[in-house]
Amino acid sequence: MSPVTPDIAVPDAQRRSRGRPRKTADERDDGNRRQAVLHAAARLFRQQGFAATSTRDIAAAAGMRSGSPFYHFENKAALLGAVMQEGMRSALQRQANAVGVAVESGEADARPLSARACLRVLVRSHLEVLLGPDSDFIPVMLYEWRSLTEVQRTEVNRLKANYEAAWVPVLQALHTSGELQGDPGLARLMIFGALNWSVQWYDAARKATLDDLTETVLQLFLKEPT
Amino acid sequence: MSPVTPDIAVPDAQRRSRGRPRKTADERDDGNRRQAVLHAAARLFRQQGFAATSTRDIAAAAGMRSGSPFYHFENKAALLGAVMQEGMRSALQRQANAVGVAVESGEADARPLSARACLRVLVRSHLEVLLGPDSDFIPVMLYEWRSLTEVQRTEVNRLKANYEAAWVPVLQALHTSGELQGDPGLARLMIFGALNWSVQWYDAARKATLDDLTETVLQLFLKEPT
DNA sequence: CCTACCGATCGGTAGG
DNA sequence: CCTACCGATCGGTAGG
Repeated sequence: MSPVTPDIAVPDAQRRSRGRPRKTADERDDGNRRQAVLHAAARLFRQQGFAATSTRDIAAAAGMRSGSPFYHFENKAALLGAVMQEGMRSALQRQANAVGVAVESGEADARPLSARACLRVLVRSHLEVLLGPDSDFIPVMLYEWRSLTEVQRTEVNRLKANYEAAWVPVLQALHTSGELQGDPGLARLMIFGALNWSVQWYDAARKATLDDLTETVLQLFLKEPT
Repeated sequence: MSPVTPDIAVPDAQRRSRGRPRKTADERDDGNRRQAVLHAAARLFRQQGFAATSTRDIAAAAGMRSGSPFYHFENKAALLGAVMQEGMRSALQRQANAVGVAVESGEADARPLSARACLRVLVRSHLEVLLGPDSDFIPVMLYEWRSLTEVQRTEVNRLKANYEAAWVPVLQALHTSGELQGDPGLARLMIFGALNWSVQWYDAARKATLDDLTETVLQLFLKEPT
């Protein structure tokens, strides 16, 4: 141990001039420093995992010194919880929005959405959450679950249950019509698995678009209506 | 730092008598201490993740002192690589065995296995690898991939390619017959996703058996032959 | 939000 | 495979 060595990580952006750097207007006014920490944490947790990411990594990525994240979050665990809650909040909003838009356009020609069309909307929205822009939060939730405390799991589980609840009647209807074979509860888990796994192999620079993936998923899982 | 504090983790099994414990015949003769380290590492890496597991945790779980794992493995990263390689070796063996047995019984009544029956065998074997006894190794490979070095990834990828190769002609045949809709390459990724995700939710104490899951998977993904 | 720092823990090693 | 230890890093904090 070397008791005289101070922290030395100094972000480049803060070294352009000597002394305490001026903050730009963009950085100064509101509480968006907290957002910067949150987004940096989400990105690093996704790339390296929770345990392999130090709070110093996060501070540096947000352009701060090592102790500063603790001004915004009580501890590292709370930061992970905040990433997951923000991820679920945003996913729920995107889902509600997608379903809402689809229902409206359905009402326009006085024809209710088919269960198949509903599933298409849910799948497409889920793929955006997983693979679209700003998509670090939910993958962290999916793959760092074990790093949560029991209390945090309970909180996030409430949001997760909300998210999954939208799928249940759709899958039930498809099962009733014969378009979805097998127990709908297991089917939901399998479909989520197929989709969630895409974060391990999907490359945005690849040829397949999210629309391509959506259609493939429907082809794979659904039978012809009888 | 307290330079006088020695490592204090002392496994219970070594405290039954005073002084250096006698090893039982079971422990003494062969190199199964290496196996003990490997299995302890697999279990802990699966439960807690690679970065969150200390080599001291592993040593204690194997009934050793903190420095002893490094007698068997060069460093922590090599231990992770060994877990994954052992996992793939064992998975390949189980797959080859399952396919071999199925083909033999098919030849007995001079009828070649249908592609559907082939897929059933592959799915069932994969579920055993993921959820059966001694199933810590492959989940570690699936969910700790990012902790590998580039060199290690190349090695494990060779085994993984072998494993996946067995699926390709089967899925191709099912696609040709119309039983599997959508691009077979994407279908393979989706099926693996659906299966691999089961390690996140499957509870052996639950009602569903691996046979149940296998049938559900076939129902979900396959159409009637035309 | 930074400075300066602490106690704990970690991966790893020399020598037996 | 154990003993005894090292240097580095980590999460977190007091005080400003």
